[in-house]
Amino acid sequence: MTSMNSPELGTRARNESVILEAAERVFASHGYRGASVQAIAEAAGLPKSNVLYYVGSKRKLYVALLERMMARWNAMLDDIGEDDDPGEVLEGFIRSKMRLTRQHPQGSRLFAAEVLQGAPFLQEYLHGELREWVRSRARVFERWSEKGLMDPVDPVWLIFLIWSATQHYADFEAQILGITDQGALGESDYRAITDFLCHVILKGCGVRPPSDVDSERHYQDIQGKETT
Amino acid sequence: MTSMNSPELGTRARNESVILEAAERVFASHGYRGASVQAIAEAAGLPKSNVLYYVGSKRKLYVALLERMMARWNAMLDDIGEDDDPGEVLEGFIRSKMRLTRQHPQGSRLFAAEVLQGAPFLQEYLHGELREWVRSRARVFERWSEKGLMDPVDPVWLIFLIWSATQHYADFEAQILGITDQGALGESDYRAITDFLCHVILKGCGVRPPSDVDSERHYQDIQGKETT
DNA sequence: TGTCGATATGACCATGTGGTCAACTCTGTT
DNA sequence: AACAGAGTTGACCACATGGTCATATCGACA
Repeated sequence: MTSMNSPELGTRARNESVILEAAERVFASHGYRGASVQAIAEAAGLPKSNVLYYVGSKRKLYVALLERMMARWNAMLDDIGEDDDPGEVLEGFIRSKMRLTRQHPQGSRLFAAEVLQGAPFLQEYLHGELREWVRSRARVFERWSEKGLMDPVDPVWLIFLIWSATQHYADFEAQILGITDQGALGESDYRAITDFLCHVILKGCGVRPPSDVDSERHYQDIQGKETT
Repeated sequence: MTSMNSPELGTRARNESVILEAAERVFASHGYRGASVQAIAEAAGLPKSNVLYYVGSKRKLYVALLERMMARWNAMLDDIGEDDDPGEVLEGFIRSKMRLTRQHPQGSRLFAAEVLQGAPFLQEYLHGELREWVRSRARVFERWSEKGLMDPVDPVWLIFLIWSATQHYADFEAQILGITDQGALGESDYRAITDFLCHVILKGCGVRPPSDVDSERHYQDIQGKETT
């Protein structure tokens, strides 16, 4: 009865992985309705029947992808307290989010497409886990404002600002490449963008940057960049 | 030969308008592939044949919508020079973009969906008009930096930051409503968000806010009720 | 009344859709 | 060699898709 499950799990895991990657690309660019199982199968280099054999149905495949992306997202969210340094926390958040967007641009676009169509599959997540996460952050930001550690800006809008700014570079890559006339955004672009965002957002809400030597270097990176 | 063309142009204009509005909603939430003519027809309250009679084909309808959105966008873009006040220009840009997003959320989402799938219909626009617009702005921003009127931030990233931050409130409305637990974003929300963005972005790149009487009046006009 | 062009729409078509199924191969175990 | 179960796949189904077309209705004008 094949008590050794590595071989068949091997094939299964391998094929599922191929399918997930392909599906992420197709769903990301065409949304749920616009993506066809046939297109996903072709992107994965497998017959349609084989894809359905592994994933069961288009819907299950889509949900699996969303869950994988939410898991990545949750793994990124570390906890903070009001005694932490605002500059470190904000900069850490920006850099984490930017790294996530950089490492999983397709997943990021998938998420964007899902929300664009009204988040039919993510209502629960948005109204549950994510809402609580945002609210707890917001409370800490408010305490910082009261302590005079940052300007009295609305913490929820601040979180959305960081969100949108970082998300943008994955979702609107076509626009950015078209306008900057590049073929792709390189590692140095991402570094420069990240430093830029840290500079503007921290300064913009009156947060003192993490005062180590690093931040000085970061700022000079911004001016030094010529990669556009 | 019905030299009076108002009556039949009347019906045509009226129906085309209904169809465009319906199509904008459907395309915005499902993308080009995911939208079906049938769904558009139902949203418009017309038989499918009638829709095709007016718009010719799904593709023509989609292109017409993109062009309408680009026209709105272009109408917003006023010209600037290096002698203008940075604060006024930046704040004006943020407020214009925010107003556009507010007034045409569906069009904004349509644009987002198009860019998400790699901008297949907008390549030309992105590489042409829009690129030139961004570059000319960037040059002015750079002169301002040299004059010490603002921090030496990369002007292109700054434009994208404003873009993303304003676009976000239309494109990700579902997410925002889910997290803030509201039914819809009201006029006061938009005012608060706009003021917040002006504050953070101008301060963030070291631009002195417009401080003359005019902009003070402007500020009160827009704010009207409560500051963030 | 009859004519004419714009408007309206159901019937229809070729193709694409998600999904099922039976038949097949492959691989490890007895 | 025989078996079992995972993996594989083409044929197939009911239905949706974008688009065409013939036909029917409408409103203005003669």
